[in-house]
Amino acid sequence: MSRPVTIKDIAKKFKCSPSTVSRALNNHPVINEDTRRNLQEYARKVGYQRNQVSLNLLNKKTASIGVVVPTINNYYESAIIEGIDAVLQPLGYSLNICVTKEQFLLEQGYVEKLLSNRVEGIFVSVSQETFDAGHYEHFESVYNRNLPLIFIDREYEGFAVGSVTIDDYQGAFTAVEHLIKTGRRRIAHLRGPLSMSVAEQRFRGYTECLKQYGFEEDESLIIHTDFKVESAIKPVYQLLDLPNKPDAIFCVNDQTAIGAMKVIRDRGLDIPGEIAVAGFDDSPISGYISPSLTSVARPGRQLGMKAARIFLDYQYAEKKEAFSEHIILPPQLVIRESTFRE
Amino acid sequence: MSRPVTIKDIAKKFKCSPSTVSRALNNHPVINEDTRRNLQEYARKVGYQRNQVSLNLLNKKTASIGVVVPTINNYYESAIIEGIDAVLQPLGYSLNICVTKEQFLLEQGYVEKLLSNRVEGIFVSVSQETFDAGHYEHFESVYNRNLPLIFIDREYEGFAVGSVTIDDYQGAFTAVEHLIKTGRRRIAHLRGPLSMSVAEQRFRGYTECLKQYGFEEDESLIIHTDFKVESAIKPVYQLLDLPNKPDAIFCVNDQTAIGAMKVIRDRGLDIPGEIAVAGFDDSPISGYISPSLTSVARPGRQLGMKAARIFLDYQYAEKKEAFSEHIILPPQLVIRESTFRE
DNA sequence: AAAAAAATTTCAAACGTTTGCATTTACATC
DNA sequence: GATGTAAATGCAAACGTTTGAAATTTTTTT
Repeated sequence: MSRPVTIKDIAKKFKCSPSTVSRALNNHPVINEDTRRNLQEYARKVGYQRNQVSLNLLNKKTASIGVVVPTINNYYESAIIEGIDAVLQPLGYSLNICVTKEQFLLEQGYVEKLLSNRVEGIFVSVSQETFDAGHYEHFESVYNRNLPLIFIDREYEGFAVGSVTIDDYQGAFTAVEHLIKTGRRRIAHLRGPLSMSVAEQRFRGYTECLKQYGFEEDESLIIHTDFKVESAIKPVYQLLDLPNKPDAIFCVNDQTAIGAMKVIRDRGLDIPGEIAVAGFDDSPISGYISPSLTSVARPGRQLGMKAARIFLDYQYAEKKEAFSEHIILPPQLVIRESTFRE
Repeated sequence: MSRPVTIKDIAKKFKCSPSTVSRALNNHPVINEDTRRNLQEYARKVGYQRNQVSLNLLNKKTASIGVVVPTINNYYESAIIEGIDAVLQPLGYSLNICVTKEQFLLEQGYVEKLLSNRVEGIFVSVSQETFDAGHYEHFESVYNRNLPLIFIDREYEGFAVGSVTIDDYQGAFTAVEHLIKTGRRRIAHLRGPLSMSVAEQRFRGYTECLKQYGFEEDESLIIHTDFKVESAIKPVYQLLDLPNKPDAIFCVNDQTAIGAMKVIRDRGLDIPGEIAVAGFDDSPISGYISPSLTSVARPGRQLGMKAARIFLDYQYAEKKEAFSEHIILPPQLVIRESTFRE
């Protein structure tokens, strides 16, 4: 019903060939001035819309790129996408966003689908399941096609053209260093599940920093949590019950930091006076809670933009053999009230 | 370089016709068992990927839909998108997301582009500029094509197939009613710019509720802000300096509520004891600040899902003449500490 | 061995557009 | 009037796949 007008339709109407219509609409100089004007006018009148699908087939180009991410409804992830978009939309690319919900099978399916749709590049933040299982075979066909494949957020050394990640290790190190430099001596850590690389790297940043500054390792100060507020509650109560309780807590993310702060306040202890708290993510929350939370900011938007630029570099490069660019962005420590000390 | 393998390539290799290859790969029953197996095996070996672009042209279907939104990096907006995605991805649709940054020209361009790409439907949350100027002409061609056009978040009565919006008026009314029922008598309002329909509706909800409960209208209790934390600071100081100061503040969103709470605390007043505060949006922040903030939750994900279902209803309906479905979702008041009273 | 039936494969057109090359038309020159 | 030149238009192929109808091959029946 109400099939879009085609060039052929217009040609028939004007008793001329599709070639003429095509050239007229594209302002090809060889077309007679009158013909051109008439055809353009008529095309506008009947609401002609060039069929990009046919052009995609003809030119073997789609100007669309795939973005495969675990979730989209999250400040950091959506900042990444906005960054990619900010660079690529102005150049005419459209984004085909695929949400994997951390599921391997969905991820695999989306990659196939994107290939089938002949996207010109794929950005991927691999799902947790993929990372756990180490199954990266579904990216092989991407690589074999010589299609730009850029890992974002979570790196994979295998065969990507590029990757942009954030140095969680460095971020954690800096945060803990800040705590040390402001005089804390017993620094605890709310550690995320080590199966997740972010948690693992932040944990390493914590231990390495302590080591470099000559602190004893103290197992009792390392607490297992996941990334949720609630998972921090009980363990932090126990932490505060220690005979030799900590004077600072570095948390794997802002959520657990908030959980910790609740407990600390509940025990009547002062933040940052008696215990300092630092988080990770610099989520929108952290500036607004009271006391405001010192946190490590991950530059998601910047990450997305960098990733997009790697894509462009590759896409418009002369020789495409061993191109590969790996960028590690430094996170930024944002110091707020929760660790403040004169 | 490394051009994808086509059906023709395979046909040449096997000295048969493309038809046979196509049928073999699609398990068409008419194909000889051996031929089928051989071809499928070979196709897998050389990594054949069906070219969906050519199929899109052939079938005049793209299984892709456009989503035009002002921004994506925001809890509510991205929840909407996730909702759409949750319903449509499992059915094989892909989302073509266009970020307008509230700009009319970008929005217009994206709509053209989506039409050109022959998407099968368009979801749009119109940009502020479009709303202000009332320029909806760029949607006419969508409508004329009989293409499902669904307005989300911000309605337009003109010609959409459907719309899903949230009843901001009702949300505001409920929030103010809650304040009244918990005994507040002088309820102030931090009002957003009336040019924005959400602000306008929330303001109406506020005034109507007061009227229905027989309260006098008091201009001095209505404060102009935009949606930012800072914009609330100064006006709230003035508000608290009133001889007859308010015992509750209903804020146009959570950000301004947070600004208000900062000032109230700074003045040494107790929340909710002396002044109650309610916000709008139920952003992730609101549960974590202290005291936690009573707020009106907008069911973004649900909105997206409903919108997607309207699209499906229309797309697979028999007769498509005067189809049109307008849903208004009720927001949900989430009561927390900031308005609590025994 | 011929004819009929069944099984398998091929042909050709279609989707909408662009573009190099060929053809037609219009006009000027001798 | 014939010829040459320039301007405008048309032809046909291409992109990759599917599919009804036709053609071919194989198998069965007489």
